[in-house]
Amino acid sequence: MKARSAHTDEQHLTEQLGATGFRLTPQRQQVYDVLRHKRDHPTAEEVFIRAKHAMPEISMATVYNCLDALVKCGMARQVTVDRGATRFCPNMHEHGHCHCDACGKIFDVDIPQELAGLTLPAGFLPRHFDVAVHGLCATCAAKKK
Amino acid sequence: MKARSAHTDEQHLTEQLGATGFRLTPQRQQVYDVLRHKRDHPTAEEVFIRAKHAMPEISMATVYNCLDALVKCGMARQVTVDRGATRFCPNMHEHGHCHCDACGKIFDVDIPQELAGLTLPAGFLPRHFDVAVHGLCATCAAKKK
DNA sequence: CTTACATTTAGAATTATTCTAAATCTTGAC
DNA sequence: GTCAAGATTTAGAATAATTCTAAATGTAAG
Repeated sequence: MKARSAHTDEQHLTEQLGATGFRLTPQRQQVYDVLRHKRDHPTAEEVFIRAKHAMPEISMATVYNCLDALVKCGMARQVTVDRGATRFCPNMHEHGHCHCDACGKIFDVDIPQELAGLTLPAGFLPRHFDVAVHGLCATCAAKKK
Repeated sequence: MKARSAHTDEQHLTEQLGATGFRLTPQRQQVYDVLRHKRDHPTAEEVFIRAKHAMPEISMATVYNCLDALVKCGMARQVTVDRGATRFCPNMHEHGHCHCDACGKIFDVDIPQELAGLTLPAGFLPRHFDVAVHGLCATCAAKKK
């Protein structure tokens, strides 16, 4: 956390944004600072509230735009990747889901025992594993070539 | 799929609902039938539209109620478990998340190599693994005793 | 049959997110 | 430097998904 100077960090952010066709703006910098400052997985609204302290004129739409830019350029992640409607299935067997990002199809996949090999926080009592694999299905992968 | 008769299925549904304090109602039966009939992970709205064919008076609120009852009694699952706001984090290292269902805290966890051992659909090109573990954190697990 | 409680219904309310259009800022060509 | 082109921000409207509310209906137990 202290090896990299603020200057280098800003440079890295600029590079990453630039590589994806975005500019570094004070708002994007601010939103990124909020994410880095307290790593507690804030919602867009929480980011908005925190960013407002340092930058009172910032708007919610800008926070969404900035988060979007940060996610696209690889500087941040969305924790629950699926925006949009929750989906349901009657398959109660422990399983995960494969989403094709191109056509939206969803496939069930078995979750192997090895998942239990995850190192959970001390004392954490797991009750359900939710595994989603995002990528391209065979059909769409072929089309992209 | 054909070993179990419709009668036994209905019985199972009744039992599961009953065990959680719910009744079997025509609407719940219908919603469950929709889920079982075409296993394509429909959204609540899609369930609504399909259920309406057999039961034109059913309302959206009832579909939500029924899905809720089915999920609670263990006859269906929500694929994207988190209703509510998407969350963000600046940790770009491949990792998953542990959610405490009681207090809502979120912890980062490493994803072991073994996850690659998942058997994906033929030809599926994975780009990102999204792993969420739901359960109770040490503090909340202790309180529940 | 009647009381208590569960369930359903339509529609309003809420929440999260995206869109729109106007204003502002940047960058690069001159 | 000046200016046009395009990117970005802004406020607020619009949309989408979900939850809530209150009234009507259904059901089980006494």
